[in-house]
Amino acid sequence: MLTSADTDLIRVLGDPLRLRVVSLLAHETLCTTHLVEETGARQTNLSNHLRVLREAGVVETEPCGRYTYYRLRPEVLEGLAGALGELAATARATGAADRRRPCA
Amino acid sequence: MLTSADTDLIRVLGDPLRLRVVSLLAHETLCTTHLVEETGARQTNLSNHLRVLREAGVVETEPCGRYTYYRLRPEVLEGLAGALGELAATARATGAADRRRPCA
DNA sequence: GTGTCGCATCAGCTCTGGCTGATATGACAT
DNA sequence: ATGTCATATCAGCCAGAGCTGATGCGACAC
Repeated sequence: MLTSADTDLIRVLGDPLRLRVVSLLAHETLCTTHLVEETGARQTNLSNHLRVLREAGVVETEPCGRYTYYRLRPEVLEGLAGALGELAATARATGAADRRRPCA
Repeated sequence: MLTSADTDLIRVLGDPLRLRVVSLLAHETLCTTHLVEETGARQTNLSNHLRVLREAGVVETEPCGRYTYYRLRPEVLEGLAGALGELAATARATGAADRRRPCA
C-alpha cells in the first residue's frame, strides 16, 4: 500500500535537477561545489534543492571543514522501489485475472 | 541510468490524487464514475488527471458503451521500480566502498 | 425525435514551487 | 584581523500546474 509519505517522496524525486543530483550521488559522495560543477546550476538553486532532499531524508550530510559532503541514503530509494514493484505486481495480477468492477 | 523520461513519469506519479487513482487501478479495472465515487473528486478534475496518466502511458483506456474503463499498464511501473532499485543498489555499493571525490 | 448520462475539453482563477540576486555564516589562509 | 571560499538563508519574481464551472459530444433509453 502506498502512503502519503510516498507521495511526498515521489514529488521530491520528480524534479529534473534533483533527480540528476540523486543520480550523481548514487555513484559518488560529493560536496556542493562538485554538484555545482557537474550540473551547471547556480549555487543558491542547488542549495535549495539539497535542502529539499535533506528534509525528505533522501540524502544526509557530513561536514568536512568548510565543505559539506552529501551522501545518498539507499534505504529510502529501496523502499520506494519495493512499493512500486509491489504495485506493479498487483496490477499485473489484476490484468491477468481481468478483474473489473461492472459499470452500473 | 535514469533518463528525462523517468523524470516525467515520476512527476506524473507525484500527485496525491493521481497516485490514489493508480493505487485503485492496481487492484481493479474501473471507469471514471467509479473513480469519482472512490476518490470524492469532481468529475472534471479527475478527467484532467486521467488525461495526464494516459499521456504518460501509465494507464490505457477501453471504451465500453458510454463508459470508459481505465486499466493500469504494469510494465511502466515495473520499469520505474527497476530503475530505482538499480540506483539504490549503486548507492549502497558507493556507501560501502566509501567512494567520495576529494574536495579541492 | 427528446432527455439523460458518462466523459472530455475549454477558459479562468489561484497558488505552489523553482529560479534568482543579495546577504549571512562559518572555516581556512595570510 | 582581513580576505577568501563553501554553503545556507532570505525576499521576490514568474511560470506552471491543479481546481473549478460551463460547455460539448457521443451513447443509451424512451
